[in-house]
Amino acid sequence: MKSTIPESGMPITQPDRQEASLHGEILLRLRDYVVEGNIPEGARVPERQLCAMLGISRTPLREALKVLAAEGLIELLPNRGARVRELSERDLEELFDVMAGLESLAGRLACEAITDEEIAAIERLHYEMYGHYLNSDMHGYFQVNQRIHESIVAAARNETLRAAYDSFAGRIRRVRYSANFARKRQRWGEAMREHEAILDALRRRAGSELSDTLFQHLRNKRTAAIEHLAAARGATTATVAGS
Amino acid sequence: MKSTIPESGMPITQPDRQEASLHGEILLRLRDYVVEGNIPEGARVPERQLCAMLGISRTPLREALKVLAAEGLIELLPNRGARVRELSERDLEELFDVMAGLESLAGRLACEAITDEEIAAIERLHYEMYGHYLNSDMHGYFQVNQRIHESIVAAARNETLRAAYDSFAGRIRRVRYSANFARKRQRWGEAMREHEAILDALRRRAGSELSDTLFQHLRNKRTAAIEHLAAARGATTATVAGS
DNA sequence: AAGACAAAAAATGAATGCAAAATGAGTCTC
DNA sequence: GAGACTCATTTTGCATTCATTTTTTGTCTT
Repeated sequence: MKSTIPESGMPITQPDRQEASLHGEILLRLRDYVVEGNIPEGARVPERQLCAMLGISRTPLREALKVLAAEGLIELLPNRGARVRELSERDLEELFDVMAGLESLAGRLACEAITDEEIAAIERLHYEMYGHYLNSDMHGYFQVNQRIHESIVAAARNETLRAAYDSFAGRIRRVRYSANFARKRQRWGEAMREHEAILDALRRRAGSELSDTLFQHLRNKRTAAIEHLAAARGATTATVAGS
Repeated sequence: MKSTIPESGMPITQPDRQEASLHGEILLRLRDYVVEGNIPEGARVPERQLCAMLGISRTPLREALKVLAAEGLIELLPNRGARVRELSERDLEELFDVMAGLESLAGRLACEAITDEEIAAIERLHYEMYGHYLNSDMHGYFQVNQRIHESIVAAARNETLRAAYDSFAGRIRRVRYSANFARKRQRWGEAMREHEAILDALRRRAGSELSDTLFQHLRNKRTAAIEHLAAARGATTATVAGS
């Protein structure tokens, strides 16, 4: 049994992370594999090839593919196999808006339950992020920024919300990998100010206000991201067309 | 190699949702079957029995079960089969809050794109609902109420949001079937007033305000629903315990 | 008689097999 | 020479089969 698993493309990460069953393990690995952008957009992914790569039979793989399709990461064309779902500009706009709505909700709920310690932790993250901003450390800034938003979602004390948030985040993350969201200096400064407003509303536990501020903040992010991505795609398209 | 990209613009994914394939058909039927509450909470659902009922083999059924599990309708215990997911009081609170967040978002987005005709249609629904309210027609009221909220979600012009909304609505609907949400007269009147406020904000395209009003409206709904359900469950538990 | 152990029965998880549809190549026609 | 048609190959969808795990049942011991 164990010896039937050959050296596949991806190493067996952990015996049981949470899903002891094979299809669960496959699901986690495949999801990561797709989210990390290892398969080009719209590319056809033959089942056999994935089976060989993962060292399993088609049954659990197909089960995992069905789930990923339900999650919106891939799409299954009848009798034509699985493709990585292409995200149009409109899809991205929609996804960003939903994410904004979820975070806006998270902020509102967080105000009802967040502790002073949690707020203090977020404040520390905020100052850490400010340091990265001053140093023009985009990567560090981005990471801490992510942690702040995750902290807010965590403070909402709503596992259902967190799961949905993670799911949508995964759908966007795949794009983030391809197009690195280099941010304009000006927008960066605005973002910092917005973060201060967020922190302020959070301190006062002003749920409605925080909800609003968070939504606007993410809306601005959306605009910047979409613009950047459109430019990147335009360039890519031009290159392809020119070749 | 040259034309490996057939229709990269937009594959044929809309026309046939998933009814063509067997597993898609099974998925739709099973989802309805579970959502409508045909299987008691926490009940074990033998695969064989379902296969016999649906007249198929286990393979497509298991694929559908995996998807339903991912949607949160059922849970799959390793080596112990599928069970209809039991929703704790906390789960319901979380679900209601997420629904409130999504509708709140829908209202905000709707203000950006809704047409006068759509608003007029919602106003008509509102007055129709008011009639049901005056006639104490709970069922009619409930249905029209649902249509109003769906109209707002539709007006948001965000398919991703709509899909998420439908998914979460399905998870709650199963409970709605078991426990009929008889509403207290007083709360009913409050709900009508809230609806008027919603309509008012919508007319003025006041996004932030509508977002806030919708959230509060659904929060109040949540409280009423949870209380009612807790009472119903308490009664059921008592009956079971007494028998 | 009650509890524990063991074997049989059933159910689940995964692999394999088979039919139908799609893809691709080769040939034929115009 | 280009396009269309036909047939072989590949791939997908589903059913069936095989191997574990769980559950049940029956017996034995205390």
